[in-house]
Order: sequence, then C-alpha cells, then structure tokens
Amino acid sequence: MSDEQPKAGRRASIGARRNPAAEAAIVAAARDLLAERGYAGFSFEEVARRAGAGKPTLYRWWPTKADLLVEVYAGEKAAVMRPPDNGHLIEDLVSYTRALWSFWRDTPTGRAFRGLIAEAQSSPTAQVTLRDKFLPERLKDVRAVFEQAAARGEIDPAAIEDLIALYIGFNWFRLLTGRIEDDPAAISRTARLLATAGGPQ
Amino acid sequence: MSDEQPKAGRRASIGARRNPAAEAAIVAAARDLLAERGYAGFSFEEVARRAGAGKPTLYRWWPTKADLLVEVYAGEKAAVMRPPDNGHLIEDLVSYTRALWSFWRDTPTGRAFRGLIAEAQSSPTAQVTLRDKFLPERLKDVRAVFEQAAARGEIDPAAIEDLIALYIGFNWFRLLTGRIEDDPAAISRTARLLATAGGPQ
DNA sequence: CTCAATCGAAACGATCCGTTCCGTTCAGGG
DNA sequence: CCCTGAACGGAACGGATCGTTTCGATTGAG
Repeated sequence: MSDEQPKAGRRASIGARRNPAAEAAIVAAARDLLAERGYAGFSFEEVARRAGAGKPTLYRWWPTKADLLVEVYAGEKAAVMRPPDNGHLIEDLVSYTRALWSFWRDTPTGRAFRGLIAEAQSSPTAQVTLRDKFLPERLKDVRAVFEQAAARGEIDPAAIEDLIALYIGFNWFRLLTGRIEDDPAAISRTARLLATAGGPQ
Repeated sequence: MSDEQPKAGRRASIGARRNPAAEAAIVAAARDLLAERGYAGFSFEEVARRAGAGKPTLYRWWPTKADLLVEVYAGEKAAVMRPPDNGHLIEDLVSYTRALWSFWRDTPTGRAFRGLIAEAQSSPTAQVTLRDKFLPERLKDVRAVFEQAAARGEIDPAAIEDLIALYIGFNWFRLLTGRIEDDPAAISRTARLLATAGGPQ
C-alpha cells in the first residue's frame, strides 16, 4: 500500500507551517501499520519511525491515538459500505448489517474500530472525538435508511433517532463481545423487530 | 473501605495451597484502588504493592486484569441493582435502565465497567471472560424482566433473546459514548419501542 | 533581516508489563 | 519424622510505550 520511502532523506521544515509531505507520510505509515499489525501493534513510536518523522511532530498534530485513527478512517471511508436501497426497511437493514459485520471482520480498518472504541474509554478527548467527529459522519448511511423508510410510511419519523440508537447499539454489542460472524437469522430477526418497533399505527 | 494494613508484617506461605488472607487482601486492595483511581490507575503493580503481595502471586491466580476485575464485581454485585417488578414491561425497563445508568455513573465499580469492556477489546481471554462469565450472570435480571412480560402476554416469548440484545446494546452504546446522564424521555421512548417490537401477533 | 514556527533526531524519566530468580514457610505423604 | 512440593513475598529483569524536552537546522512571513 502506498509508497513508503524512509530512505528519501531527511524531510526538513518548510517554514512556519505544517508540512503536507510530513502529514501524508504519517497518515500513510499509520494506515500501513494498522493493516500489518492491527490496533495492538499501533504505537506513535512506530508510526514516527516508519514515517521518518519525529514524535513531537505527531503529538503536535494528533494529540491522541484516536485523533490519528479517525484521520486514517476518513481517508478510507470512501471505498467501502455503500448505502443500501432495496425499497424495504427490513431488507435494507439486513444487507447493511451483513456488509458492516463483514467490514469489521475482514478489513484492517474495520478491525481497528474495536480499538478506537476501547481507546475512547480511557481518554475523555478520544471519547469526544469518537462521538462528535467520527460517529455523525459514519451514521449518515444508517440515518438515510430509516429516513427512506419513514418517507415510504413504513415507520414513524419521530422514532428515527431512537431506532438508530437501538440499531447501532445492537451492532456494537455484537462487535464488542466478539460475535460478528455472519448470522443471517439473528440479523433478520432483529431487523424485523426494529421495523415492527418503529411502525406507525 | 475495609482494612488496608500494609504494615501488618510479612504474610508468608501457609503451605502448598492458596492463602485466603492473601486472596482477601488482594481483592480488597483491587476494590479500593479501583474506587480511588478508577480503571485508568488500576495496575497489577499497584494492587500488589497495596496488598503487600508479590506480583507472582497475583499472576498465579488472576492471569489478566479482567479476571481480577470480574472477581471484584462478584464481591459487590449483591448490594445494588435489584430486579424491578412493576407489572408492566415498559415501567420495568424504565426503572431498571435509570437504576443501571445511575450505577454506572455513581459507583466506582460501575464506572470501571467501561474499562472492562475496553480490556476485552485487546485481550482475547478477557473477551471470553466478559462474554461467558460476566455477562450471563449480569443478564439474569434483564432476562427475568422480559420473561415476566412474556408470561403476561405482553411480548412474544420467541423474541426475548433478540430484545435483550437490542436492549443491552442500547445501554452499552450510551455508556461507551458517554451519554448516561439521566434522560427519562429517551429511556421511556426506547422502552416503548422495545415493548412494541416484541408485541405478539 | 529578523522572527517565529516548523522539521527530525535524540534522549529523558516514568510507568507497566509479564517473567524469573530467590530464600522462606508450611501441609501432606510416605 | 522427614521430604517433597507448592505457595508466599521480595527483588530484579528486559522490554515496550508513553509524553516531554532539548537541540540545531530550515524556511516563509512580515
């Protein structure tokens, strides 16, 4: 993945502003390290070494691991996980959930998400980053699914936010307890429950 | 809390078996340390120091932090969080949820639960401990709430397990994103959604 | 030209980790 | 009655990471 040229000579300051080359090298090194060793082997020390950067440079721009991780995510969020649109809430939820679990299981970035949640439990600033920067962006697709369902009259629009919390909570619970192997039956049952819960009436 | 007598002289072996005094001192020290400094300041190093015990003794009986934490919980689980029984699912859920969030917020043990979840994300054995030893025990009260509701005909008995997952997931999601301040409105709406979701027919 | 902020390198003290020795203290088996 | 084996606490180990600090060199802005 991406060039990784630690021998490209020293990368000096370009003046009193952030060096884009340094930033790019650091983010790339962070992404590669995450892919190779997972969250467990992810340290600022090693990122700096690989990027040919100084630790002060990292700490200058990313005070905590979570900040750097969120940046890595932001750079990768484009490719994967396209929003579903099957015309039915239950089907949308089932296909999205199976894709999400697959993403969490089968990609380095996805696997690191557990580490991001864990990080947020010991660092208050990481928690703020997770809740206020990371989540709102990632929740857009899910919210769209429920909003489309509401537009079709499948669910009560007033219930959308609470349904999202229930739905995300379900996924996190499975993830954090290590039960995200593909499980179409449970996913399908849960999707039906959520559709029933939000039903107008 | 509890005696904490590091000056009580050396506590030697009592032969080829576990020394109850050492075990009690270690668990007590762990509980006190957790109360004083929270999960962040919770290290085997410091527990051993306070308990007047050797680190090998700790590692002999509790291979990971999670094991020791679960033991601390087991020792405290008696007092708090009695199962509700208001005769209605929604009311049971609301009162239980508010009590649970209060427990998580306002007690040292409760606050450490976030750390236990985080620990389980980096250590596979800790994850097993959390899922297979800790959770089943703690879920008994919740399961009882839903089973009573099913017995009253409020919900479909076949939906119980899935409703539990949704309910616990909701609570974890709020906890892990730092939103467990008392919020009766959201709790009440969510309880109604769950009751609707599980409704028979 | 001067100033300010950046850069990477190196080293710092500190904290934990998990393990390994050690000499001591007993209980239980032969 | 003695010996074996296991548990005890103390100490030290190598290793890793953290977050900070100092340093000289670089370069753009004013």
